[in-house]
Amino acid sequence: MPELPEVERVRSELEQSIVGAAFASVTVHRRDTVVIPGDPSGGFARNKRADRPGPTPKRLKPAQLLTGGRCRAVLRHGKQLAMVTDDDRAVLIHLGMTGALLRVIPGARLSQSDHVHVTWRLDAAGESAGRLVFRDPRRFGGLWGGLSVADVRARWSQLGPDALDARRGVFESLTGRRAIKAALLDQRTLAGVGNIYADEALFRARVRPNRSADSLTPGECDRLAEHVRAVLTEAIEAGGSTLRDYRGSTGSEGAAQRDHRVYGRAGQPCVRCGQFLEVSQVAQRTTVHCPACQM
DNA sequence: ACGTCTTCCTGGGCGC
DNA sequence: TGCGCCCAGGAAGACG
Repeated sequence: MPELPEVERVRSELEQSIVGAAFASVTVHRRDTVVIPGDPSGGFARNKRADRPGPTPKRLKPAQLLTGGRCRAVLRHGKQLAMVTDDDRAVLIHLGMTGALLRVIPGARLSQSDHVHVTWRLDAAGESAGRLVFRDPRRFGGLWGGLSVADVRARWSQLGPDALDARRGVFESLTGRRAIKAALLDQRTLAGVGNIYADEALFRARVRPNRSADSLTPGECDRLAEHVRAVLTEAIEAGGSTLRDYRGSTGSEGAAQRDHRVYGRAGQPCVRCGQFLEVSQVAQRTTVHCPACQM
């Protein structure tokens, strides 16, 4: 389940492996995972009401998915990724819950059951350099093609600052009575915090998840910003070491999960005070907190 | 205008 | 063992 730390890991791995390579061709296996701005038939129609059938899909141009370009950079803001070419084209990627961008070695076979929705063939120094695939079993993720780097920047400017740069001011300026956890999960407040790290940061900052967002003291805002940065930074570091040790899906859970102090620990004793952790629903999300030491 | 609820999807875990 | 239920998650749009 990629949150910011996992997305950052994907970004840094891709940076190592595809910058400098050319996108030789692209195959879209599932059209509805790709959005072309301006094309109303673009993906995510499935998010709309079932009684509103989308128009006939238009033809997707390979150039809108970087074909013919050379990868210049892989960028991240919050949980979103962008692959950028030398000629300033860009594809924006959201991994959703189960999305992955994988390098596939030459000759490897992938079937429909692998849930691969987009495949790029890569060339490096004029020779085949294998493939890059977008895989997403649950299809909460997707790609936005046909963008420029400026388009990506414009989209990202609609979001809050990257959560690694969280500062107290973000929380001090919150108005309204929704729960602080709802505000944390809102990507317009801060980009990159998901359910797991929202609970972890609130626990460490000793703030109850259902506290009204406008009720935090300056001290609490300060602690919350500090701990948002800390939980994410530690998870990035843990993810890095996990990857070296194990690789693959089981490894990615190991080290990071051991560090969770509340997430997934409902009913177990608080690591700080021993009180049993409680589970509840806040902002329609499963939430775990300590009733004794989170105020 | 603002906050909350529903919807999209599938694998896995649980209970019967 | 097997079947079916329900849950997890992010974000947009509908609804209150």
